[in-house]
Amino acid sequence: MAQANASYHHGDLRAACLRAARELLEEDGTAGLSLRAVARRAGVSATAPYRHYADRDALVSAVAAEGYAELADHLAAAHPSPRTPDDLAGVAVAYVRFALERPAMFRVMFAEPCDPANEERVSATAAIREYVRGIVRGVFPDSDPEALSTAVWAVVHGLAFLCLDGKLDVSTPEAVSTQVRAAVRALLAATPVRPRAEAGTAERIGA
Amino acid sequence: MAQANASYHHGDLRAACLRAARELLEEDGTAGLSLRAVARRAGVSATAPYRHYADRDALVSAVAAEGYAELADHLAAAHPSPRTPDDLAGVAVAYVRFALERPAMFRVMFAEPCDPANEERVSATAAIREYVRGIVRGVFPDSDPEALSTAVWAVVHGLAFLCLDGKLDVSTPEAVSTQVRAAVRALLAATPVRPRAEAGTAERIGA
DNA sequence: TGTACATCAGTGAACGCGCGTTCACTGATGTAC
DNA sequence: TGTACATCAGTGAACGCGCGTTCACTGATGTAC
Repeated sequence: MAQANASYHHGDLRAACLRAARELLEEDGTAGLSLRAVARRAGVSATAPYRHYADRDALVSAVAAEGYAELADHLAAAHPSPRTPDDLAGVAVAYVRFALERPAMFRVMFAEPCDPANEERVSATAAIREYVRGIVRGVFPDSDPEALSTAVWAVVHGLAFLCLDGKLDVSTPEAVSTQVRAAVRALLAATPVRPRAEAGTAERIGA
Repeated sequence: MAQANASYHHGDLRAACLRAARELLEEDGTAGLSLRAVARRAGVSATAPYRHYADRDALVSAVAAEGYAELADHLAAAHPSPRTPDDLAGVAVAYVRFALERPAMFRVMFAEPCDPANEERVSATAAIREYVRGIVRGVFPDSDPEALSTAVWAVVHGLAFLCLDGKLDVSTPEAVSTQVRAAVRALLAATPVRPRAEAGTAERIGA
């Protein structure tokens, strides 16, 4: 934002560092994300980033925070207000696609043991959690929204990691979509063997 | 296994390296796992491990493979043959506990972009997948076992990561157990708003 | 039982590397008068 | 409009570090005769 370029020495080194960090992340993975490499890519001396980030961790946290915000946008764009299980499945697909499109970023967001007290991260994940809870309330009005939204987040989150780790076929976007939808559908349709009523009455376990 | 100690120079450096690697992993996280540190801890020169591991990646893969095997044992121990949704929830709790007890190991197993062709890893994850499929077949005889077992694995896997990342209360084993069980139960009991039949006939979405 | 030899697990010096971080500095920008 | 000064973004040399990996080696173990 802002064409503040060419003002000051660099213009907007803070943003340039973030951009460089993200590029490095996708090119070389987490290991490639060093302050020095970021500075190099931003065309600036090795120590310049210290003007804007206290240390390496601060940079990484900033990248992660940006990722959270983008994930939230990405999901909201997938479906403005999901109302049916199929809508929900669509959001699940969007979540998994996000992870597959920015694998290293996604890993930084979720697969790094990181400062859980970082304010940006905490509020960003709270937003995602709230978003999921909103969907769950709409789609499953009779459920315990707290437990179910945790479960739903866990499903899509787990699917994302399984895809990232090559446990599912991710060769085409369609394959991903098909499998994610099938998984969500299977879960919502799952009928355990236990219920004594064989036909008709809607007895359910745990009720 | 085997008291092969004191034979040869070291006895069983291969195993000693693995042990050292796991200790370092839990103490210092993934970043602390270097070949040199492993050698140091095993009380051996920096280059000795090269007799047993081609390079750092080979060591890491060996650690991960060991982790997969232990996870399989851990799950099997939790419940020999789960038959009900509650049994399944118990296995889910075991999976999450495994992750919480060896967080760094779990991350190495699943949160590192790693060689997907490594034979040990491939066969180990296939075993886990098969185990989950077996449970699903028993508990949900009418389901599509492929889609549902993917979904079930995703749920527990996602719950494990959410716990690891501090998104759930993990202060006590009971809290973990309660939340995981609640999530699984909520998912299996989820009734979407859509079905037109308000009472009685067992219409289900997606059928 | 004893000697000669082959094997190979572990050594230790050395390489070049990129890293995070410090420090005193420079020089462009913005501000007060 | 012009000068003097304060600010502060970015510089560049330097530090000490641990890393992965190579190499020629040593010396204990196992084996053939």
